[in-house]
Amino acid sequence: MSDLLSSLNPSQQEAVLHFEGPALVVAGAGSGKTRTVVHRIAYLLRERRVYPAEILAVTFTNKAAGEMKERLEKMVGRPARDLWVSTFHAAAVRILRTYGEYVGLRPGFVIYDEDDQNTLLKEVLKELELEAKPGPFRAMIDRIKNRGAGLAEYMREAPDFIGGVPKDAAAEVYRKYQSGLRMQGALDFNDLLLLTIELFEQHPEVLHKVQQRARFIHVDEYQDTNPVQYKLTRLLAGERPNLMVVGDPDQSIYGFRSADINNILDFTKDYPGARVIRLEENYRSSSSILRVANAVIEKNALRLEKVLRPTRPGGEPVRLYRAPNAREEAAFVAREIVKLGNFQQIAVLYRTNAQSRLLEEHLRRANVPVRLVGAVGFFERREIKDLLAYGRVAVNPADSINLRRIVNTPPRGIGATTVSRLVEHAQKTGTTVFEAFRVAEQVISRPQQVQAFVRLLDELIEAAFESGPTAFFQRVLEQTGFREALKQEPDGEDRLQNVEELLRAAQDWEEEEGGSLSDFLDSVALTAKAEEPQGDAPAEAVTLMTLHNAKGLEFPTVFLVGLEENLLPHRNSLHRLEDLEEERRLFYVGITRAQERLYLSYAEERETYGKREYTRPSRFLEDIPQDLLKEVGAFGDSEVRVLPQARPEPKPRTQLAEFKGGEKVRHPKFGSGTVVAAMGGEVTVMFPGVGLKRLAVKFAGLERLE
DNA sequence: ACGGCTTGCCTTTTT
DNA sequence: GGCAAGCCGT
Repeated sequence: MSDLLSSLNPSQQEAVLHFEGPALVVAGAGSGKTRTVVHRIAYLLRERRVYPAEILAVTFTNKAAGEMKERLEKMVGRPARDLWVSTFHAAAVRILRTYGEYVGLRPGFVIYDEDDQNTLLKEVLKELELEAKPGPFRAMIDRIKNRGAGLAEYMREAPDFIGGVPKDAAAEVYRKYQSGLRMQGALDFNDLLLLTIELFEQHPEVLHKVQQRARFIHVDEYQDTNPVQYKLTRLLAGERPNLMVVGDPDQSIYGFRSADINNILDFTKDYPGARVIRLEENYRSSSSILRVANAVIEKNALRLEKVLRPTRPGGEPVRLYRAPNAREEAAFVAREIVKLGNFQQIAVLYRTNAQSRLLEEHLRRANVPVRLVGAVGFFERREIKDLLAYGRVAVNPADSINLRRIVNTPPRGIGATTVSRLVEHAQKTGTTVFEAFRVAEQVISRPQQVQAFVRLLDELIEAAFESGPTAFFQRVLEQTGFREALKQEPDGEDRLQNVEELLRAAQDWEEEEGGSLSDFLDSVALTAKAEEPQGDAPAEAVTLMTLHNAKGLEFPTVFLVGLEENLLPHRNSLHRLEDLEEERRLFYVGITRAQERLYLSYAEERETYGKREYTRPSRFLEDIPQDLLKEVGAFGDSEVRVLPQARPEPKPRTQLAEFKGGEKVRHPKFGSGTVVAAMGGEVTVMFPGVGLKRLAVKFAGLERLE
């Protein structure tokens, strides 16, 4: 037993030794959270004689689940394989694949992704003769389902118009969307959880069975659970909850997905008698980095006090670089990275995916290998989606969304007119589109192509039963001329590469997990973009990703770029305090990813949609005491003066003395102007020929003129 | 039926 | 500035 505890601090030990009853582990960034949970599970197995098949651990991503399982296997060996470690959604799929029929699910149900949702919504909108885009309706549907509130409740508070359509009509869109899903034997992502709850509520005996499999429950990243996940947890935990939740309210960054930070803040009310354990010692970051992190997060008003204590020495100062524009910012990042080397130890983090382009460009130009996480999903590429659609239809021929996707891919002479005639027939006779295809000779005059297509599908349906995913996709490729057709297209070679990559991914999956085509499709649907196969990515590469994707990770060196108003905090989050504070948490998450070296940067000019915009530095930078930052020039710590591009060091800062209206000032970029107003750390200055500018005194580098 | 072109929209973040 | 959807011409 000592080896389970000896390497842990007293709070971590307390968590590991906790046995029955509810417990909340408030675990600050880098405080050894995963380690603690892993040790706790090992402790349950070894010392408390709990069976592995009685333990459930819910993680935020499949990747996190995989890593936890791996660590457990190292620690306790074989029994780890019987542990249930998964995300909420993967757990729900497993439950529904077993018991789904109790709530009217067909065994071959498919999971619709965002794309499929949009396609279905477009059909619904057309049917209702509404001229609108699917986007807002998908947002509405997700909102309704993430809260688990139901349509009626949502409608009570909904705005009068949704997506430019009166809300009564929007409600009809919702209903039609739902019945569309049901008719096709499809579920969207959120349905997975909702239907599991329905199953548990209507069939207590099923809940009871699952509870046997989950006598000890762990929920990681509890601060990011939404009301539906909260309810599911409650149901599973039951009357005598052996529930340990782990999280950090300061890292709650999924409010947009209806994650409710109150779930973690109210845990002790929801589960009376819960033990509260705080992990506040940080083992990850140098104390200079940690001081910056603490300074930032303590500015949040809606927050429980908590300070992360450093265990590591000071280290290098946190650097700040002000770039004249986004290009220069990217060039700076690339230059510094070349100087640093050790690419796999470096991450560049940003708020929006769009920011990755410039960075990637400059890094590649500097011959730095790049691993771009999560931007364009592998499984979202058109050719991959097409192939997967064959699988979905073979598993569930009622899926007409995917059927229509493949009907003429590759082109086989079945055009739009033909399809719409057959779809109409299906609607009239109340059958599936595939059934209409079967009786094509009754509907259209030249049914040969359609009939050939039906024969192909029948073969594939059979193949889906008999073979695993790899063999299935190979068969599709052989029988459809998919490869040949792809080669004709622009970037055909690249796309073909992707196809080969899919085959490889399927093969890997069969070796590791194993299972049917349907299982493989589930696993694809549940895999986040950020966890996808990286095929060509070299081992030694710099990681580029959004702040959201960086949660839970750590890197010796981190670049946090684009620290500008309207980007971080994002322009859509400026108006409500909750949103603004979530942005600040996002910044905090970014800072706390860094172990040894942290660079912050912003650009004074940036193109958005190809339009040039002047920016202001992020207000979050003002949260950091100046003595914790070291401002660096375009070439890093050592000033380079000879190169013509080298910008002169900014003028010695004007002390933070207040400016007054009427004073003349000079700005390095805008020239001289007159102060119009000054408030807080901001001044508004009129620059002749440029216009009114609002500037942060701290960063504007204003010089007072006499 | 299909390919090439224009247009319009986009960017918050994702299991 | 890019990308997908929709238009138009063949």
